[in-house]
Amino acid sequence: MNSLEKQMASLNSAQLQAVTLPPQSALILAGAGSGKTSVLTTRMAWLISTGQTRTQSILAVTFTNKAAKEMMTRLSALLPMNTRGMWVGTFHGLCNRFLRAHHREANLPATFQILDTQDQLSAIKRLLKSMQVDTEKFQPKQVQNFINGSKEDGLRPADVEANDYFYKKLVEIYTAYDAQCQREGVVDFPELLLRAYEVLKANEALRMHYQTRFTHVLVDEFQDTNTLQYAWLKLIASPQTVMMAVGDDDQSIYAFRGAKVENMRLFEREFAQHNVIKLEQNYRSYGHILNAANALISQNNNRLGKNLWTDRGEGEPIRIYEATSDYAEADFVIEEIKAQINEGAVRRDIAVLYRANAQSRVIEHALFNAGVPYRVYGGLRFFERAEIKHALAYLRLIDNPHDDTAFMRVVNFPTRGIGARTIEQLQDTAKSLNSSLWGAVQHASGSGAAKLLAFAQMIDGLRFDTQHLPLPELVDHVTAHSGLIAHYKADREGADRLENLSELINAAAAFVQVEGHKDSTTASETDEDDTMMTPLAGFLSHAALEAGDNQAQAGQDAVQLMTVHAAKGLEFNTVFILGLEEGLFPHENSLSDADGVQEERRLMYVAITRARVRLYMTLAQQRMLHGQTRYGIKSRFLDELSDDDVKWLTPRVRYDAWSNTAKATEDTPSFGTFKESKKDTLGYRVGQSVSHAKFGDGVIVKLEGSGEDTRAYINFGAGFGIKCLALNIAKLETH
DNA sequence: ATTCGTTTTTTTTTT
DNA sequence: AAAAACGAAT
Repeated sequence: MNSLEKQMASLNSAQLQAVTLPPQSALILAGAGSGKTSVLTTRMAWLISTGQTRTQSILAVTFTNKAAKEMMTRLSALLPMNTRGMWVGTFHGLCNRFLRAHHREANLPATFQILDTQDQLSAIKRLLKSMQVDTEKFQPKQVQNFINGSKEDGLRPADVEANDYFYKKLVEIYTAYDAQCQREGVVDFPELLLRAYEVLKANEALRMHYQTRFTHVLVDEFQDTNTLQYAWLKLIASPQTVMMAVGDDDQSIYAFRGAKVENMRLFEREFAQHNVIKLEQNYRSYGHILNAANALISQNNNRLGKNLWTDRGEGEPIRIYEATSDYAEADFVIEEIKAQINEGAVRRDIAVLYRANAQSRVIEHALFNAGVPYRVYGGLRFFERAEIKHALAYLRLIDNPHDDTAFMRVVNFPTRGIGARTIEQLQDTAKSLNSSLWGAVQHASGSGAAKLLAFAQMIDGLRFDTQHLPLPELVDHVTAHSGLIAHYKADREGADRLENLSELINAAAAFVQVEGHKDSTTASETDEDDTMMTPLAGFLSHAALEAGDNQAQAGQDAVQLMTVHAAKGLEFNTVFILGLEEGLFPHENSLSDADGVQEERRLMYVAITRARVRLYMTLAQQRMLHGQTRYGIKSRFLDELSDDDVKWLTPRVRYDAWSNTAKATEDTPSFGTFKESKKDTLGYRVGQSVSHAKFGDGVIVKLEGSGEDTRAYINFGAGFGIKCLALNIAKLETH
């Protein structure tokens, strides 16, 4: 029995049905832990091994690079095959590949560069300045959201409805922004998709080519597709194409990026009429964990509906711990981790999840002090570090000197006497010539002209010197001769940055290895549309698209730290979910609308379902946030779990929203955190009715601290909920 | 032009 | 708390 046969024998009937589906489009509704990735990969292996299709005819789209890699690994384990010519990747990665191959049709330079979110924002700031737009009224971030949102809906400036002055102006900015990008030969994230879509739509020959080439299109995490991505999929699919969309509406957590869960219903109607398969058996988690997840998510409405079950037994209840502060929370987590490691747990099977990246610092600190190896995913990634972005900017200028964003980043870094004044003049010149900054250098006037020319010559020199160098040496040469190395050497706090720069050379070497390997296998295949990218251009788009996911201490067995978003698709034996406080999880920015809270709930659902065996949830009464101490109250999500599935490790304080008292039920031994004693609370008492200028009438449900430091939790009813106010500051009226 | 110190603003999640 | 923006001094 080969490995594919073995794999197929281990599937349950629903899974097997999905894998061996006849050539018709289908929607697979796959709950968390139901073996979704297995189904997808086994399906591909089965299609190939039964001779129903060739590797080149498969298009598989995932959402993260991690998932794409995982898919390839599993696939090659199932089936000894060459993965060349197979299109597996993220939407952005595939569209990049497509645009590189057809840059002429897309009206882009062969060396077009990709703007990441930061770059895009600075490009927008630059544009707003040159258009003399009031940035108070039109905030760069807001403009960015508008542009990206429009693109994600597939709308060009001409397609956006603008009825009032504000929107008309936004559309005007959008138009100018697109023109600026086009002139500079750069492309932002949503533009990758939109451009690819438009090329495909306008060019029938090309469309026919891809439609006949791809007989099978498989999409993972379909609930996270946005309007444009769905439209792109529809364009690449002919009526004969067999589409398989796999998704879970309960795990849709990317609405902020334009994702439309509705796409699942649309897909069902437009492709998979009655061809829907539900995968409802969960192989990952024990009963209590799954019950908790089910109970939580049942609070949402408009679900497609499914019933996830397991036959693994109850397992351990979810442990909930209320710490006095974020530091105490971290200490608790570290103690538990150490205990588990002592019991023989493997570090990489333990994950610490949090809502926002900023939360990682306290935990990192504690882990570091405890000497526990850990690895942080996300946060400030390798390719997002300032020194790396500087180095990349030099590399981008070598590839395409008209890239104004890169130009601006390094024209005066390290400082070479080109100040704000000179740049302003250069920008004016560029505007009047309708050229890039680079193009305007030749015509620069004023005192800084000579310095600008010297800078341009240096870039030209770098390009000339490195034209025949292999990529790693090229990177080495550029970091050394641009003055970056010298600059950080002179800085006594630049050691880390120097290290990162040499790490960049390693990354380039690693990139060449991987890509070079691909090239040598591709050579035999006559795949006419394979990409023609210079190694440098390839490396740069790699840097923009993958943001250095696995740069850090790879390979070492370490505790895993990441946001809940980053944890999607992963699973661990032990999971800690931190910061279960109102305002943090659910996050305050999403509390204003009901959809936002539902998305937060789905996020919590994703977090819970990551755990196989043991799950902890923690909260802190007091937390440093944005530079000041905040007093949080327990997350509503904790109330949505059944008491049968949880075990409080700390005394539990119940806030009954509509009564006047907070009841402390001591069903577990006290840890001494709730020492209640008679103390001075500025004359306030629990249960007292008060009134606040902004929040209206409320009732004190809990008092903390004493004297000047007395803080009160006050329930202001449905409108504002429970707030924590410092009584010596808050202006309250008593009645 | 650059540096250094002060003030203000901004804080979610990501390809 | 940290970054960015601003302003004054060098």
